[in-house]
Amino acid sequence: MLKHKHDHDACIENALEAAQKICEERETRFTPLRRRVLELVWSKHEPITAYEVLDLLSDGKKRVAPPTVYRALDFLIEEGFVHRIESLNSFVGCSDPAHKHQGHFMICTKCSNVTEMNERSLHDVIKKAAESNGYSYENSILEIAGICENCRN
Amino acid sequence: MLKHKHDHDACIENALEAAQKICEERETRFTPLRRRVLELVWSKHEPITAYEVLDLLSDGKKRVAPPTVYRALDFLIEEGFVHRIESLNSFVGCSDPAHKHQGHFMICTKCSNVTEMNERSLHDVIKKAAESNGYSYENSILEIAGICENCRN
DNA sequence: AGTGCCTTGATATTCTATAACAATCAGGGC
DNA sequence: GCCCTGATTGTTATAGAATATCAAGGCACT
Ligand SMILES: [Zn+2]
Ligand SMILES: [Zn+2]
Ligand SMILES: [Zn+2]
Ligand SMILES: [Zn+2]
Repeated sequence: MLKHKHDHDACIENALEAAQKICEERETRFTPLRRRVLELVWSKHEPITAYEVLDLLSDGKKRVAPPTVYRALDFLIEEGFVHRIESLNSFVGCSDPAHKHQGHFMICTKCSNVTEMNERSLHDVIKKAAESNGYSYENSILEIAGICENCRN
Repeated sequence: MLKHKHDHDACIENALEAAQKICEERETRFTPLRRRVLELVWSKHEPITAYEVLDLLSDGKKRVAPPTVYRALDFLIEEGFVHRIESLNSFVGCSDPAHKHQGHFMICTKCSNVTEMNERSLHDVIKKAAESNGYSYENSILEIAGICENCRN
């Protein structure tokens, strides 16, 4: 999971292939633009802002406009390939795109690395807390700030 | 806790007095501007944006500038009188300013009412989850979207 | 009065996101 | 092929949220 411990090119490739396959199943359109934006989101392997994506997308002559990026991101989020990190106004690739879900994250305040937690038990606790306070549960964002194992050593 | 069930003027008054007292204890300055901004945040009793505060603050002739509002909000957040709701770019008065803490919220998607949960157990579960994933815990934001009891009836 | 520090004012700018409308592209029926 | 339709992308403009920077004012201490 940690950046220096994996082959990141393969990591990106996997994410793209998974997305491709899921879109075929759902009959949604994984267009070149959407594919490219997903690739750029994964390329950083840290939360990336929409405008960073925009800059990367605009190499050379033609500069793309914000709606182009935001629309692609909207699609990717809708399909569950990307999550938005509210506290950073940033986006990050989902580690488990096959199952639609709301992501819960830990964010390292030193290295900005983000880890997605897909823990059923935590999800259940949050849902229960809402219900015990009289709310029906729709979804939740959880973003924990802390320092990752690497950075503490 | 629900809007229609309490005397909201008293609610505001309590918040202002509590803040005043806490600032005296801490020897921080609860200036007229900061007091007024806190009053405006409470006045809505729903998340309020910085620019809404700005508009309310600018009654009549002189229009205040954004930094005036943001600086006051920064102070109020720092002191723990106000929380920021990340998913709404909004601010809300804290229900328990005496004890500094990170707020955990439920947000009604129908009426926009927000309820602050100060549940030790939930906080502990979140902290544990972070630690079991190798992160030290600094703080966390939890914002649950759902429908409140009122709106379901 | 003079100094230093905190607070507020004022101007400009940056960063984030969306509205509105035009152009293009893909697929289905003819 | 050609038209129709809906989805996608391009383009321009604008809205919304937050900060950088420097000037002015207020307060406490000497
Ligand atoms: Zn995910
Ligand atoms: Zn780290
Ligand atoms: Zn609180
Ligand atoms: Zn409600």
